[in-house]
Amino acid sequence: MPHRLQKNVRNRILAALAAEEFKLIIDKLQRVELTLGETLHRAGEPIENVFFVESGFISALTVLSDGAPLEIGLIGAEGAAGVSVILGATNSYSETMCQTGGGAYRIGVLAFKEVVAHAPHLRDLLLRYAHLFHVQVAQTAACNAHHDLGQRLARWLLAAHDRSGVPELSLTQDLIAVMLGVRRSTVSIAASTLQRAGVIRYQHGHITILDRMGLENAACECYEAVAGEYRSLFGEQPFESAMVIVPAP
Amino acid sequence: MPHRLQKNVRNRILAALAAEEFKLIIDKLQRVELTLGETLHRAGEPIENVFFVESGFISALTVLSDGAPLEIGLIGAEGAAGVSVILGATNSYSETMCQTGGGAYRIGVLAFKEVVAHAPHLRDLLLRYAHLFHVQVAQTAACNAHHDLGQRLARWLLAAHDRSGVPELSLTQDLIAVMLGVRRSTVSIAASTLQRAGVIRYQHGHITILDRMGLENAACECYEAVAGEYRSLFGEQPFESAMVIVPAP
DNA sequence: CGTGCATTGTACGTTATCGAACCCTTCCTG
DNA sequence: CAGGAAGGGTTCGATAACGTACAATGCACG
Repeated sequence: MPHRLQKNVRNRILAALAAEEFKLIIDKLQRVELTLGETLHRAGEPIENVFFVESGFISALTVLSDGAPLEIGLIGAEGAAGVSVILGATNSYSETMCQTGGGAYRIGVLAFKEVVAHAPHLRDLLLRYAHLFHVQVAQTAACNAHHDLGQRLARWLLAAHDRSGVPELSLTQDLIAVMLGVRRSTVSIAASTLQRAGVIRYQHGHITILDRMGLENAACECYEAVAGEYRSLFGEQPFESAMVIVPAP
Repeated sequence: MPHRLQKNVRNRILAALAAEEFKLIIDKLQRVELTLGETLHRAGEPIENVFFVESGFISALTVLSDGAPLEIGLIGAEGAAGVSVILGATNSYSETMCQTGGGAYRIGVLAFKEVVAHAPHLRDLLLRYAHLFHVQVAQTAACNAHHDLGQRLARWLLAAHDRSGVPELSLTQDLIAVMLGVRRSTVSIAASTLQRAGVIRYQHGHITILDRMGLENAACECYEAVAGEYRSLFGEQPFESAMVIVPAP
């Protein structure tokens, strides 16, 4: 039987806890709103909080020495940002920032470690999630080397759709270009191709996914490879994405 | 005081253990020789053994659906292959294979988990190593997207040098091309540039690092970024690489 | 000691993306 | 409602790597 507050929690890790462990952590969690562009962790600096995502999604970015950021992974309600503290990390190796606006439960690192020490199931889930995130990053490494932007863009949109749960995303091509580490004009070309195919619709910072199946066909295998790993932890519906088909106007 | 057998162990994780924990694991370890090209784990299949590397190095590879393998990380005597089992993984997401010939201590997964459950320091070290490997993979993801082959080749040679400990490596350009996910002819061009600069010498499957500093200058920041993380766990000398300068003939 | 194969060097047309610029459209704001 | 800024489409020469082919070289083995 779940804890009485647990039914309102959308985070998959928190939702999966038994009532006894949920009770241990819920009082330590602080609900926070994440604004667009808000940075949760800075590369090289101490991790002060762990964020269990409730809605929206968070990008983990590596910042190269020329200042160019590049996304290595996405975190949504299936996971948490800052979990590397349970592996013994004290400082963040990456920049994590919210790309969408959204909500999260925040917990200070000390309290987090204290809770985890007494909640073996939570600990197991977090370790397992850390592994899944690692798999996501590894697939991205291969993807960045082998697949062209058309496939990578489709993959990214699918991942973003999964984690946001809504078919319309407020994202500029400029932002997506930064995430994927390419020129905006290159994104524009790839996005135009998808738009002409009727798969997505672009309109001034708003992108609507019209045909999810079409997007899956346009994406490289990397999307499915990672999604399959997530299913192994969270079951058949690891994400919130609905199979919404919006008819073209 | 270390265990009496511990002084012969080159693996950094095993060597760092207190005698009591070392005693728990040493009887379960089987010394094995790794032959060139030997596969330790196959993508998608159960992880049956964990390998604590003693000499040589191991590549972790993602295999894309077109059959093209692509290296995501290197494992040497500073780490172990198969550590993701402590994160709860049962199957390997990557292919791990020995590129050099070398030695390792092998332990079955069940025995490994049993030992880890009773050796908190070992567990902490392994978790920390899993994190370091994650950082390495994340940096590779960014590197694959942003840096040209000249820089990536230099970075790879440095990492291989670190982990092998000897300035001469038995590696064909063909093999390196597979690791880096590019054509062999592209490797040949980049390697020729390094050779003309007097940084390395190539001769029929044998590559000699002549000028380590020169190689570091030719490499992208990604080498140093990862090496710095490793130093945070293992101290100032995380690898066995000597600063050998072999004069040109 | 010579032959054969593995390894490396090189060439060339093709493709994807870079890097930078310019213009048009849409939305926001005063 | 008008002006301006933000976002998006497009162009173009430059570059890195592809994909493929072939020649040259050095080592192993008979």
